[in-house]
Amino acid sequence: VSKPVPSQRYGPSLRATDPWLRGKPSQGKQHQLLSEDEKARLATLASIVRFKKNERIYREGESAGMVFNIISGVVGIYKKRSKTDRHIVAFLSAEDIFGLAEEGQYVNSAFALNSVTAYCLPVPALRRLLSSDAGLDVHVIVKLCQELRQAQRQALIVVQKNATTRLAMFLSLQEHLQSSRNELTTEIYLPMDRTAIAEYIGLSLATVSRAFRALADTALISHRNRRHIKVVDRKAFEKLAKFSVEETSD
Amino acid sequence: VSKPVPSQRYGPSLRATDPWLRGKPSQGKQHQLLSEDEKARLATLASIVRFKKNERIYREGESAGMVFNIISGVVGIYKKRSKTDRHIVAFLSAEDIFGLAEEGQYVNSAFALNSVTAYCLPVPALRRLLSSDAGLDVHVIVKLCQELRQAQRQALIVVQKNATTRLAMFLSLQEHLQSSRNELTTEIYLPMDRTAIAEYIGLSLATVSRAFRALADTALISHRNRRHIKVVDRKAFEKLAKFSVEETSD
DNA sequence: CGCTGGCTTGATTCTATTCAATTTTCGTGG
DNA sequence: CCACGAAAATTGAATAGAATCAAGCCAGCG
Repeated sequence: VSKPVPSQRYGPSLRATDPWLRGKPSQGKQHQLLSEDEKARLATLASIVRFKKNERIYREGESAGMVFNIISGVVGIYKKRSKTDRHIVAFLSAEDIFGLAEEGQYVNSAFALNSVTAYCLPVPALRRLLSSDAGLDVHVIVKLCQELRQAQRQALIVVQKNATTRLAMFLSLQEHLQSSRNELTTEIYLPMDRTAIAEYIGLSLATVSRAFRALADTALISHRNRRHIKVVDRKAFEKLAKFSVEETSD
Repeated sequence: VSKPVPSQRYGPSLRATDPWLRGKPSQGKQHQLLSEDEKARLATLASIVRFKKNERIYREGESAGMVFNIISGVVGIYKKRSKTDRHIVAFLSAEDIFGLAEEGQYVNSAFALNSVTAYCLPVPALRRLLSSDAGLDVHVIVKLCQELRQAQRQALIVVQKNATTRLAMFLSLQEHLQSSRNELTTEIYLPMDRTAIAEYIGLSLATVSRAFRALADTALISHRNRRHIKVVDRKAFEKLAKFSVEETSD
């Protein structure tokens, strides 16, 4: 099984679905936002950095000098609540950006879930480039819209009261992301462990485990592996994992 | 008591704190992002619309032709989960923007929590303007960063397991927003009712009520009114409502 | 002054958490 | 290639806390 791989890339890269439907429907697929020229210009600012599994990339409160653009691997953005308790705010992967700041400091911490390679762009230079290039920033806007939406989706998951629903929504989200990246969706691949899932959807590890069991027991999903999930009963799964419901009349 | 009011405004307006600290620390205060010139240019595209309390502004799935920029009032962005159950994703007020879309359709619904006045900008014209004006879009980016952060903060609240903590964090968030708008913060003003709070922080109405009681009983807050809260025990309140904790060592 | 809708409160039920004991998986070195 | 150990995940039993449902209360308003 050969895993689909990002297209040829010669510099920083952003992919997103167009929020304002320019031409024909994009079927939820993402497309490259940056032209070769734009990539090239960004590339002059960028250096490449690598992080190994579980390595911290930056820490909340640190001076935010860099913005990152992922080439490969998965990054977790998190917030610490207490010594033992943290909440994962987002999982990001290839062609996502992270490292945004508030008042010059990172607002979250970031760590690598597995081996990560990324472009690393110094903020001042980036800022200069952005304000001098009209086309470029629209693309960045579009990308940010995407991530904004993502954050709202997480909140939607996490607000669910039923654990099994939460997990189903999470799985559905992963599947959706996979498909928008043009990867195979016969199976859902989970790049993170159960603990990370728990920290993301806001349940205890034990409950996540039980929720997986519940989904399997009711034959909505099957797993050949802890990280490879297959949706068996698509209909029931979708019903459970649905992010919203068509508003009827009023 | 005269309520602070947005500065003179002759057109669409965006306020935010600078995410990349250009000059001196801004103390969390927001500033106007748009120049008079930019406002003027946007104004040529904009028309003004009004909505009354509880009026729906748009519905999820509708074709997204307009972006809105609030002049006054409070708007709730929500997602319906079932006939009876909805989740409020965000509360937005003056100088916020909303109406962003995915593939040409609104992803959420929007309603007015009270009387709302807003600029209404047709997407195609806005889009044209954005891609031809280098400075303008940086500002929009900055504003979107802000809202992205906001969404993540909501997720942080909603993931909390303790009801009282959730409410305290919500109150703290409101207070913070108020102060960043340069309004008085001797009291926290809640522009929404308990039901809306419940729908935002993901608790039942009853639990929200009990959480208010718990905060009052332990003398962390007092309320002269259901919508006017005062923090009494600042220290304990902050401790409970803290959004994150300084990471110690590793 | 009474009505109405928003809010509070109580009693019960249900579900996730916690803590602990196993089991499974995976990476490492023999 | 197998065996071992450590880490991750599952499972069970007991507990705690929020949801639910229903009854009453209060504030604001005609």
